[in-house]
Amino acid sequence: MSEEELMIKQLFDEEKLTDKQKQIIIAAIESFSEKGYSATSTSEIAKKAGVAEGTIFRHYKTKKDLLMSIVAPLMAKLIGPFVVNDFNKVLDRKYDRVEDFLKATIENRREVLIKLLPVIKILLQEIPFQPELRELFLEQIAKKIFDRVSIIIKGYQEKGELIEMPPESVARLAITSILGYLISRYVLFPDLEWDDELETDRTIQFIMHGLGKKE
Amino acid sequence: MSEEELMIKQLFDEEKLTDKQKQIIIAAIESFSEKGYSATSTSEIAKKAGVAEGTIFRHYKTKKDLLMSIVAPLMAKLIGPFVVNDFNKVLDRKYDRVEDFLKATIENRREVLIKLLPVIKILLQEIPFQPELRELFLEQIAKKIFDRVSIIIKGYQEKGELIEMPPESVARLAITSILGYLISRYVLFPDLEWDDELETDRTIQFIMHGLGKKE
Amino acid sequence: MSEEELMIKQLFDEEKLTDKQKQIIIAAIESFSEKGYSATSTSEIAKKAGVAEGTIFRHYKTKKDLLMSIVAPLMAKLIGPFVVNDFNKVLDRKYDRVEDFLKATIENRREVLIKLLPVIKILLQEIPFQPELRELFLEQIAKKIFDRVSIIIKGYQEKGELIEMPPESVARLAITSILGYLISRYVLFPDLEWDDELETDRTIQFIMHGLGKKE
Amino acid sequence: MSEEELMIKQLFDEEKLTDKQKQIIIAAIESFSEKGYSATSTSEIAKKAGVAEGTIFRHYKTKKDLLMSIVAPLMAKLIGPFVVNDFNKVLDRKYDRVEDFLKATIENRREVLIKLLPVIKILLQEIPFQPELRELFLEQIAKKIFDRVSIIIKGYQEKGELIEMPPESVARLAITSILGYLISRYVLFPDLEWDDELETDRTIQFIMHGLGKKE
DNA sequence: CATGAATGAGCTTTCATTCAT
DNA sequence: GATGAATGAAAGCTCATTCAT
Repeated sequence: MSEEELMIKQLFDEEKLTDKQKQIIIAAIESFSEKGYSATSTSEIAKKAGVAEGTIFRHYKTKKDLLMSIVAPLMAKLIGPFVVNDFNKVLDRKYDRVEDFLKATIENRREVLIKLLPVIKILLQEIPFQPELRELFLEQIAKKIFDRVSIIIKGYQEKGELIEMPPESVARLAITSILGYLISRYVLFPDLEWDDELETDRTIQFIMHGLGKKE
Repeated sequence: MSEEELMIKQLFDEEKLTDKQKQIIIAAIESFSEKGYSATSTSEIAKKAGVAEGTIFRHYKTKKDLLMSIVAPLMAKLIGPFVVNDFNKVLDRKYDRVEDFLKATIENRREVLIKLLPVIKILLQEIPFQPELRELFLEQIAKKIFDRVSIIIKGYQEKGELIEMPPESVARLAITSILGYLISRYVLFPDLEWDDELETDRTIQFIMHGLGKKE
Repeated sequence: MSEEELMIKQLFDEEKLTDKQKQIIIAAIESFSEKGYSATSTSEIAKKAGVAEGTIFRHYKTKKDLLMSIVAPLMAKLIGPFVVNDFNKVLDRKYDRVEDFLKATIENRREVLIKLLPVIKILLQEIPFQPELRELFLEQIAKKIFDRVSIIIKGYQEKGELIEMPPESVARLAITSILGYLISRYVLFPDLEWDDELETDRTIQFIMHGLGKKE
Repeated sequence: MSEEELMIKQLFDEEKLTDKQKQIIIAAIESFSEKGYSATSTSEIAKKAGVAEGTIFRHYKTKKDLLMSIVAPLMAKLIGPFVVNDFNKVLDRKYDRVEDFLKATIENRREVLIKLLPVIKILLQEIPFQPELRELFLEQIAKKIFDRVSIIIKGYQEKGELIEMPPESVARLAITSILGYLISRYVLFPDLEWDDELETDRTIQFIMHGLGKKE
């Protein structure tokens, strides 16, 4: 329970949720991420949450509403680090080298990501099917992160630290590499043994220097 | 119709499908990839396919059966290129440089991938929720491809063309980069304008040399 | 608001209603008469009345209770004119001619009827389905009115003003004609243009002389 | 069963209904007319009809659909007599006197009306709440009947058989008198003892000559 | 008094599946 | 082989009502 309580706190810290609401959210996250949104029934959520089915609909008008209220705060969390002054340090040249910036970013976010993993899974799963979610994600999240990252990329490019390539391509390549690592690590093969620090380093190294042999 | 006919041919070439079966498959692929497996009803498929509801169940015992019969041949197709002698050319040192190999592979497969994209989408969506699918994928596909790719990687490593790093890490990084590109290109932002050849080159360049500035 | 306030006053003058109660009553009348008793939810009434759902049930034990408490006073109002000494004037031969009596009655009651129309609509709608209501209506209202009217009819018959026919038949014919007029006027075709005085006269003329051409 | 079978035949003679459909219709008519449309549940109808609940929705997309498919043919039946050549006899002066026409009409239709009474009850009950029904009724039925009746009225007025009064008023008065009789007889007080022929005559007499004493 | 969260039975509707034709 | 009517379980959701605050 403390695990989930933490997740709830991470996601809904500012909002005031009743106990029942928390239980519903936790149960919904668990079921959605295990079986998918469509394949999860509200009665199942109710049972798992230990509340009456009607209670769910008192708090969330529809099942989709419940999905949204789970996934929307996640998006806020996801842009969070890119908009708050955490990132200003980067812009303030705190991190001279891209490597250090990348490592700090990944390390800094790893814990949050792990905790929010089930919700992230839900988000990724449902984006293709929920147009509202998709739009929200593209316009509110992807665009904002992208803009921020582009600025940073341009900064490093000007410093001669990064290859000359349109920032959007650079961003795409870097972001998908990181996500590819995280998805492999935590979604696809969580059961394998991973040396997290080593793999993080390898991913960063890859992003910076590619796979070509340095002679 | 010719589009879908092609897809069907791609996937089920060896098997003999009646017209009705083809229509069912096409309708199912369309609906599954648009709304997801769970959110698609068999009656909807029947209507779209122009057959009676019962007809679906004559050919496919259950709805899941239908899913499997769509997605299983895809897997065969996906390993195909890695197991048939196409690849032996690589091993036969036909492609001296990794770049050429990567480019040839992507180009060679791009058309097939595009055509099979809806089915791939279905596969990716359902893998987390269908244990049978997951197992099938991991053991039959991922493992086989991985083994093959590892051999190739080792070959290039021995030639001094690739960095010294465990082949599994190399494979992960390369594959996620390519998939990241394809997913960005065809799933997430299909509506953006893409210079496909250029972006392919950039992806390959990235895989080979990373993002670090060459001095 | 003053419209509804008036209706409330008309119906519940003697009783003491809190503000909340009034709002509930008004909201209930509006919804019941618009969508029917069964098709109206208590939560809807609560929302329209601007009170909490629980508040309704503090004042009215059940939903049916609410219906009854709306419709019962209406019945009292409906017999009212026939039992109080208003009517004695008729018996006291104040109105020599039936026509005058009918006209006075209709005119006298028209305003009240219009104001209470929504409640009357509810009563008429629910009588077939609520046995208690039906019984209440038949025994308390219909019978009493009928008795009173019969006396009056007999009076006029003795005076030779009315045809010789069992009073119950006379009553039925007269009452349905008047109700038919009022229902046509206010329920079925309220949007048509009506010359109220003229149609009232025609209705009375019809009751008295029928449709046959006088030669 | 034969009673209901007859009703079904009366209403749906031209259409082809399966046995299950008939059972559903019969059960729905029974329940709707007893408890009202809103207060009747589809599960109740299913149980009474001896079919699965799903079966209802295979034939009728929604509950309202079921209502409509019951009530729409009734309307056709109701205009029927006024548009078919039954009525031409009247226009052909077959009935010299209005009385005879009225009597023939009532007698002629009484049986049908009695048989269709439950459906008529449903129609009357739901017209105020179902805008589609209301519109259908007003435009398709009321208007058509009214037009027909107006012609007939004018005919008799020209013959000097009827009072000079706008045909719409004449129609209203006559129709509400007849309906008032039928509703009193069959809906409000079906349990009283009625001498049907006598009351029919009285109603007609009333329509023709009113309640005023002939001297 | 008033509230509104909570309930669980019941609502309309959809579902995957069966089977007689 | 193909149909589509029939099923009944289960879906999402609403309901009247209760009760701790």
